Amino acid sequence: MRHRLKDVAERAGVSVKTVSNVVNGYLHVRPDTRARVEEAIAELNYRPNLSARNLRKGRTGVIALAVPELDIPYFAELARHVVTAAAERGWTVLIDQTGGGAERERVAAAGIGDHMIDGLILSPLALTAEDLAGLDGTPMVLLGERVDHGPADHVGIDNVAAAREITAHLVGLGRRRIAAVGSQRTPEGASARLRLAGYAAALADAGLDYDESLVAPAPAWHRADGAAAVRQLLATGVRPDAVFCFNDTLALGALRALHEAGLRVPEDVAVAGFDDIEDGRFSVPTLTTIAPDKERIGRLAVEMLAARVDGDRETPPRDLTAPYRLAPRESTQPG
Amino acid sequence: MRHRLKDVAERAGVSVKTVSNVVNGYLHVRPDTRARVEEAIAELNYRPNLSARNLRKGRTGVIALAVPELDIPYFAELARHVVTAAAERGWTVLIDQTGGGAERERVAAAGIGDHMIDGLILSPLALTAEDLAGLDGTPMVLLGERVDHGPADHVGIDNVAAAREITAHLVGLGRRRIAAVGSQRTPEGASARLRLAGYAAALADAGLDYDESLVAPAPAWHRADGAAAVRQLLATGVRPDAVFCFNDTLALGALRALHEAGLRVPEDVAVAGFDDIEDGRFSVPTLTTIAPDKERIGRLAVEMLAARVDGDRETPPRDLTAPYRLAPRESTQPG
DNA sequence: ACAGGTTTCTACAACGTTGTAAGCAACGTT
DNA sequence: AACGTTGCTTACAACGTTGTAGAAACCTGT
Repeated sequence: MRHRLKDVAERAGVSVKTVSNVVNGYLHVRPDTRARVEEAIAELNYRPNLSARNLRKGRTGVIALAVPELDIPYFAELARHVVTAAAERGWTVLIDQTGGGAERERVAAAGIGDHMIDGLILSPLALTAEDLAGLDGTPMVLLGERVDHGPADHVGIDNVAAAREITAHLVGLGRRRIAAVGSQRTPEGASARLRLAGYAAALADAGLDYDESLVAPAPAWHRADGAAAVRQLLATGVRPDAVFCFNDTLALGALRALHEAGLRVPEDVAVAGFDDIEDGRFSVPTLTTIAPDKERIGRLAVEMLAARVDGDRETPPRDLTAPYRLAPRESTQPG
Repeated sequence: MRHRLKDVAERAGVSVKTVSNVVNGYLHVRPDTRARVEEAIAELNYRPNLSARNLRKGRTGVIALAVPELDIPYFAELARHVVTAAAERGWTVLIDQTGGGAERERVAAAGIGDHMIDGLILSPLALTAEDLAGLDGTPMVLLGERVDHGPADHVGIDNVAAAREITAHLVGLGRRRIAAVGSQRTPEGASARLRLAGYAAALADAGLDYDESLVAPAPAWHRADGAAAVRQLLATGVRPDAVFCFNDTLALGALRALHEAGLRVPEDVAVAGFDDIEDGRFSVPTLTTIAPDKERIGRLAVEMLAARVDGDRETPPRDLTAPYRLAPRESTQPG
């Protein structure tokens, strides 16, 4: 029992277009006509058919957010902020999981073309500038690492500076054998490269040697990878007095592995992460980390996208940097 | 530069409908015609306009999943499974955050009527049967606690049995002063009531008294609430030898508070949770919990919804129960 | 060569909405 | 009284797709 404009129109004794005008808040409708129409709408419980409206208007009011994995807390928290910011504009957010693979990311970026979506906020791991080049000019904002010279807007934080700052924090506590966990050599590892660069810079600042054996790779950045990387480090006889993990889930895994090895955090080994996920504020010990302003990132992304959707195809791609702050907690400073 | 069926048709020298037939995999198309059309599609990079298709077909290929909060790990993990199961059917999932409020939940359930969505999977906290009654028969599946005698399909687990089993596990370890954390008196607290009932039943089974002072309420089920509840318990002089938290995030908060109080887990206090979120497998100590089969829950929900979307409005509402298992870990058994 | 079927393709009319252009009042101005 | 203005309303034609019905071409077996 679904009703159309036509049904409302018949009931109110006006034309279809007049009902449409009422629904869309058109000004020049006589008050009594408007009242009659609104009454009919209420009686029939009329709701517009969005597919038809979209077809006519060429807009859907839906944007997509494509992230590698939803159950990585960082992305879940980010998604929350994007959804909130989008809701303020009356937009609905369609969430897409790419799994971080280039193929699924391409699909997400291409899906943009099927008119279901007004724009896309994409957090790419594997996508390259070439992949993006082929897209017709549908609005897109990239999050995280910048795809070099990509044709799209971008929001991120200064990974090198942040990694340098948190490593310096460890140095400042007197730590000298600082391990880095999470390096990646794959093309997907853009964040890893930047954070490693910041780590190396901080060591250089402090006059410490960069020791290859202290750098542990991690294929992915889950808790299990962090735990495995630290176990591996310890098994090779390395005895770090601090560990900088390239994200918080790695760090939580590292805490676990250190605990299993009987090492105390932070007394024997200080641990630092990156992302400031909620888990790190309640872990034992709580986790020192870099806290990017996720709320700001989400909001900026939505705003830039909105500008493009509203017709601005002229301005060259913008590259915004969101603030972050160092959050020192128990894992580096005895409580 | 977006193309339509008509453009492809002109380029391939066939009718619009033939192109449509090729796009939709209609069988009776001559191989050479098909080839010409496909070539034209590729050359123009044609992609169908979903709004138009939806308008014509009355289907959108989109279902909504409405959960209280995305950054509660349980819901994020569940969302992942729903998205995966839906993708296998070629469906896209639109994720909605209700915040657990009745109002937003009503909006999510009503939004179903605007034709943007073929069906809804809703995880309600506050919604009542009356709220649902008013909906025109658009397919809906409810997750979590059953809205009593609701008019919709439902998937959940046997909360009472699971709570009873994990409490019995604590009893079996010789614990006698077992606290319960997470009780709620609000109408939203359906899960809380069931889990409390299971807890009480297990105590009765073991001949233990139900002691009101060992039951700690928690307004929400976040880490902070779990920590606060345990601090409160301890502050009133209660000294439990075990704590059953009604979900894992509460339990992780409880671990934190016990740690701050200098109590060892599990030696001094055993801790059990509910949900089996990933965090609990890497916390220190790892968390004993009830592990609902989330993958199954997501899949069943999608399947039931699919049956309704495919036209089955006859079968009375079904109520499926997904399996769970007890996962004993370090927080109750010294590793 | 022909009836009867099957395959392949096409023209047309929807789906429900909104933009456009235009009609019809009622009004104030000359 | 004739004229433009303004306010309100309407008919019609799109938007891009697919279902229906049917035409044209192609087979088969007699």
